[in-house]
Amino acid sequence: MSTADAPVATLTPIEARLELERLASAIARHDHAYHVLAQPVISDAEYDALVRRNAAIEARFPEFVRPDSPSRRIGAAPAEGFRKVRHAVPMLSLDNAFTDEDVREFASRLRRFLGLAADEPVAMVAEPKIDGLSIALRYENGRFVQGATRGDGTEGEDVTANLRTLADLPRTIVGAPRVLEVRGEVYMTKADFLALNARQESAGDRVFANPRNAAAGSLRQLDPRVTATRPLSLFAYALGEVSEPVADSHWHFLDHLRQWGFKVNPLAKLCPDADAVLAFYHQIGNDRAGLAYDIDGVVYKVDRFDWQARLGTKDRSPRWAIAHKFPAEQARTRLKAIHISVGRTGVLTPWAELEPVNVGGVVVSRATLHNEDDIRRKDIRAGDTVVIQRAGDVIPQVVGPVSDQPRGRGEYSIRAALTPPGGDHPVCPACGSHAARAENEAVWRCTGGLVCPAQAKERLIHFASRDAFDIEGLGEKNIEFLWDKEYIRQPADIFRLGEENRVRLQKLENFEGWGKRSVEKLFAAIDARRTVPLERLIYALGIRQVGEATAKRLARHYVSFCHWREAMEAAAAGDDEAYRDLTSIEDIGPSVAADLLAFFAEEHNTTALDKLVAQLRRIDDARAAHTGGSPIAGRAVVFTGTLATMTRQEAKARAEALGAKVVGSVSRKTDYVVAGTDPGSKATEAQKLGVPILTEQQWLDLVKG
DNA sequence: GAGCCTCGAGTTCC
DNA sequence: CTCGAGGCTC
Repeated sequence: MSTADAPVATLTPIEARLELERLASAIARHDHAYHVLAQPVISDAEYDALVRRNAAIEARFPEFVRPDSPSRRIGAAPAEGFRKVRHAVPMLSLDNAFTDEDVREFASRLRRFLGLAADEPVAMVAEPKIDGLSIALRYENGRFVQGATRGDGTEGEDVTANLRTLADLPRTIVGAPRVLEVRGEVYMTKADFLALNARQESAGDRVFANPRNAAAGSLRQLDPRVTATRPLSLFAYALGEVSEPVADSHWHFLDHLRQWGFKVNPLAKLCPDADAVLAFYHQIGNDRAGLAYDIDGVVYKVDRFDWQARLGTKDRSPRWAIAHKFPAEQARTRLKAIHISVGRTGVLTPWAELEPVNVGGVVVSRATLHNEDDIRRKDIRAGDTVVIQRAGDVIPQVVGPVSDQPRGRGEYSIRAALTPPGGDHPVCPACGSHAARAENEAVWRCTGGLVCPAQAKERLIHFASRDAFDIEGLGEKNIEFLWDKEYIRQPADIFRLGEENRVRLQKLENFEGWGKRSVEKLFAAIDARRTVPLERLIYALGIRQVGEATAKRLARHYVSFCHWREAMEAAAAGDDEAYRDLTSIEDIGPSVAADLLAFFAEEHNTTALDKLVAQLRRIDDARAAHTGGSPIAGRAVVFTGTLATMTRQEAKARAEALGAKVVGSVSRKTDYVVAGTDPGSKATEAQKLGVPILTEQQWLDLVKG
């Protein structure tokens, strides 16, 4: 018995709801079969019929539209259309070098870290840096099973179906490890880009600003059939997760890639030393315009894999590679005026209003000027003709005025700009509070703090932002609106929005741009965040100098909200022990501690915090830093004497990678002292305190196990 | 006391 | 992404 063919007009509400449920799951199944498995089980026409019927029923029974409705998914922004994929091995970014000198420093850093002699060369592979999108391609048992974008490096988007449409992508490979993740760059050639744009234009579709945007836009199509019509190319150049070693050097690895059927950039070159990579760089720089594709520099990688492993990675980039960038593309334009904006912490940032100008395919109309010193150093004035470039090809910067054009009138003074006509001191442009530049700081600040509306608004934007409370639909624009209509003044108000709206005469849903649906969706999104992990709550408060990393450390140290809060209030009230406990946390020194305590010393803040907490359902305790499987995780280690198999710097990096904390001096809290030859006083001290002393070999055995 | 490394804050465009 | 500043090491 099925209602699937019944005219929509005859459906009862119960039937409608059941069928919407059935359609949602059927369409999701077909989507999976089509996009992920690439084995559709019904025809496109049949699929379209299901989608149309779903839409028709929703139109008649809007109250039954499901949160997972196919209509929402299809109309949704592409970012919501792809499944998230966690990278087994993070996709790191690269440090940049801009000058030959930077590259030589890189080479000597490598030698220092590896403990090589100053004249010992480090062979590197140099490859053009393609201006496209990084992707990760996963093969299991020789079959391509998943492709993902880089995303933030930890988590990307599943674009498997789209990648399958690329001619350069091998579907199967022979003789590869059971699990093999190849990394590469998806790009569009200059010729393909021009042809595509011509096609787009004659079809009345949007044209792309540059090949990179065209490649990105094409790969992020929700419909792989569209991607299939786009001329995308692929170069492979790196290794991700792998079930067994495949090579002993990068150069040999590139050979494997070719044998497996990947395109490898034919210009890649094995260079014996820094001089050779620099020669390569300048050669490529000269040939750049003649290449079929855009490049923005050259990448150098230490060739030997064993050295790469020893060098390891630091925060977000490997120590064994660097990107040598070409000079950024520049443009000149007129700087119309200098304005000043107010940040969340009261920082007053000057920014330039520009005559819109195309820089590397993107029209730029404003650029930050950072601070007073920067403006003075470059002598930038309103009315100047200036050179603009995009740093790292993203954020526009003002390089400086050009000399062959008439200069703007008078040197710029931020003090004068902040001082109102007839006034005698600088004030915040948003609230009129005193503005000042602290003795040893580069920025001017509004001293209005809690009374400055601009700061309050910025704090709310921060509160709701992705890394804080992550309230969907509550971005800058809506917060601005809700602030102006006096719906919200502090974080707690966000959670009272529903109640507030009920008592208002003019309801939110009656304002332009706020349908009933979008208001309900917003309230639901807010409600979903009444449970929050402690670290997010701490970060969301916007305490100066407390960003994501510090918030996480605080959460892990104090574990529960009550614990944390009591400790902060105690320390703010002068409790010495609480203060010492706080500053014992890594990276929290007197300065960060002072800002934390200043927050808790202010009654305004604690009251606002109380009100917020009253609105929340639960604050989840932090998980104590997971100690992993490593035997030295969480242990404090001291190295002393000369080590035979590694440099001190390397020993430290490796110990830290395994979760240990490497400290400089021996105390009762030290877990191990590792003594090389000629150990100094640290070993004696360890003996006195009864701290275990390991030889280098014992240490290596411990780490291995 | 200098230098390295990380973190925080502010920011542009689509 | 970049700059400035804090924390920590040598």
